[in-house]
Amino acid sequence: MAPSRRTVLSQSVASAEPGHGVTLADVALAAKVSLATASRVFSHPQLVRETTANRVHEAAQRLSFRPNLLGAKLRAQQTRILGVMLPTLENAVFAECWRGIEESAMVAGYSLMLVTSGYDTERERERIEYLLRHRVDGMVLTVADAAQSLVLDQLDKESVPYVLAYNQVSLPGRHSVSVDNRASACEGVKALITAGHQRIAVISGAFMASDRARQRFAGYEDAMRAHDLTPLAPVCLPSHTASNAMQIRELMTRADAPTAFFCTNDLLAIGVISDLKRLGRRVPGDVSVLGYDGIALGALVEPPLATVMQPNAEIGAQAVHQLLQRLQHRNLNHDDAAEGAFLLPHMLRLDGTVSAPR
Amino acid sequence: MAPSRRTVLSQSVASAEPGHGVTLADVALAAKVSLATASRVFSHPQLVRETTANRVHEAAQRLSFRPNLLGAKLRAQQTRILGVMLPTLENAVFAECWRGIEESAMVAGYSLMLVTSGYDTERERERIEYLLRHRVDGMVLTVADAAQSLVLDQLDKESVPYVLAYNQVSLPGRHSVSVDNRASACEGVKALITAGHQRIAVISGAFMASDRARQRFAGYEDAMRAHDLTPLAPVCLPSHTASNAMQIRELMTRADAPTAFFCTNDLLAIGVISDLKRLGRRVPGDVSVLGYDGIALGALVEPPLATVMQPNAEIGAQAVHQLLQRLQHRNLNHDDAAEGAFLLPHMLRLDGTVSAPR
DNA sequence: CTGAAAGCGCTAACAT
DNA sequence: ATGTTAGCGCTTTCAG
Repeated sequence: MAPSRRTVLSQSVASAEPGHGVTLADVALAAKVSLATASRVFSHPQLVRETTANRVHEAAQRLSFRPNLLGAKLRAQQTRILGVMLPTLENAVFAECWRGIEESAMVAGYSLMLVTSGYDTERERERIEYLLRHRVDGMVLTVADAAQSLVLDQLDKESVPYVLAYNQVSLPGRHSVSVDNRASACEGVKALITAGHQRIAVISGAFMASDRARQRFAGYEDAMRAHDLTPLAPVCLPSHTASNAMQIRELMTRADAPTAFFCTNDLLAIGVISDLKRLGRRVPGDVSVLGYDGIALGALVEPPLATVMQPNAEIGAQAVHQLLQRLQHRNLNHDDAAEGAFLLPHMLRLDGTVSAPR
Repeated sequence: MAPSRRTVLSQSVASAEPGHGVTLADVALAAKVSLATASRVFSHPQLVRETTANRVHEAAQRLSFRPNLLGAKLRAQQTRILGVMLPTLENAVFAECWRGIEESAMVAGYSLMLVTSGYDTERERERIEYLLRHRVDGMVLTVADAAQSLVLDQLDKESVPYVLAYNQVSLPGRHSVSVDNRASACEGVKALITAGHQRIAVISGAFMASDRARQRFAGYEDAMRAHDLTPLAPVCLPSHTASNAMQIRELMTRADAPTAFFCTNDLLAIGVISDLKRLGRRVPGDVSVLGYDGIALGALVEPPLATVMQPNAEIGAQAVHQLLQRLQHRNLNHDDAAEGAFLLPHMLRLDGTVSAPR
């Protein structure tokens, strides 16, 4: 049998491959303290005399000690890893949200594991399982439809703490951070009506795959009805491909063509604007377009995209915050019957692609 | 002292909190095999008789056993975790790249840990340290400037395998996956020249913070010189904020105003197009704009953004692939003196915002 | 305030 | 083919 690697190390390495392979035991040896004391210096500094602590720190420095988080995580009952599942990062909404998540988690000393589901429920299952195997302490996620999500049912059953981002739930057991999708959409559409529009069409993504899209549509209906206008059926576009132009064209060539579009997300809105331009319509001269999300890019284009703005980074940050709070309470065996849906304020940006109808 | 949790578990839990807390030892006990055999069923199935394996699988199923990857990772010398550091996800280039990274890593059975540096070298250091503490087996990253990057020096010193994405290196020791920044930029600018442009300005982001921006500028110079045209000094915009409009305006009001702009990334290009529109210039009627990156959004706007397209997802996928290969070789003690820069083909998209000068 | 020792869940020799 | 055993690096009682 080979001699103890430990011994070999403490004799020879010291400065060869810094950090790699140097364990707390090496540090303890070098500082002439026990492993326990060395550990305490990092985890509970107040429990150790300052001079001793200094010796340990010095030795750690000298050996380029880098704690192996895996060891700590395995030992502790909690990993201090949070799982994050987002539909995609290619929609800037979620990329902005990630920024908030990452920042909050880092300052709180939590690690992150990110997966994307691509709006695919089968992949959602796989990815959640993956996160669970890593023993994440909790999760921040956005699912297609929070009301009937198999993964949420599973997480509930296994009592894995999680907080939804963007999904807005009403059930008492589930927690979410979002804007008020319905009310904000209603407000946006009301602004269109106030500007003089009466025939307003809704363009949505895969309608049945997104609870938010439906909630926003409901907000549209609210606004229309509040003004005694007849809501139109939503136009659902599976993706932002060329084929969309046809549906838009069909709509625009009707005698009662809409004078304004409400798109349930900004990417869709940008696509619709392009489609309209290709049909020779000017935005907002001939037709107004209102988006939803408030991605940074919307302010970059000309004219700026009118939209219902969500505080994306803050949604992420707040979701982490709430999750961490739940983890705390859980540890204290507090029954956290806290309120379900945490609502953040939205804002309207109405210049740019919205004006009075011709 | 409480009785062994193990014993308690195997007597009572079984179906309470599935997965959570059920260990391989529980499964082994239930299947009446040793811990080692149970382990082998999952890691080296060919080493165990089929009937035994079935018993174990059955028990695992019944107890809702979920392997704790932390245990495995700690034990193995490799964690099968890859670290990923990208500047930001809010530029779709990197979000698209992440898709490629995630897919490749998942099929290879590797876990990921993502951090963003925000183009900030100090944060780069922190985040790398964070990844290192998690004992990632290797890294895929994009740094501000590969030629003088402290983190790369550190990774080299600690011999942590990594592959750069987007950064294009020439040094023998460093590996990268990218397009040929200089050649592709040259090609794009040549297309502008072929279209009839002679006064072509370059708009760049923080020039000194991005080696790619400089390489692309060099490509511009190559193209200009090849046609006996005088390259102009680059216009560096620190960010895509409103203040940019002023610099563009200054440029456009000169007698020898450029007839075309080459922007070193698509986001910048979209901002510049908006600035030009606000100045009353039409794109591409009055002035042409060529971007660089090929983000999906560029094809969505009208007119479509002319650009030098990189295969973003494939850059990510290929970077993971290369990294995994290096990890293999390393394990076999192969000296991997493989070539440094792996170049992927680029493409030009020239319709839309580029046309002949007036 | 510090040390000794027992694991966290899993895998890999080494022996049957 | 299967069992026994010794850890991976760390934290944390429990004793001094």
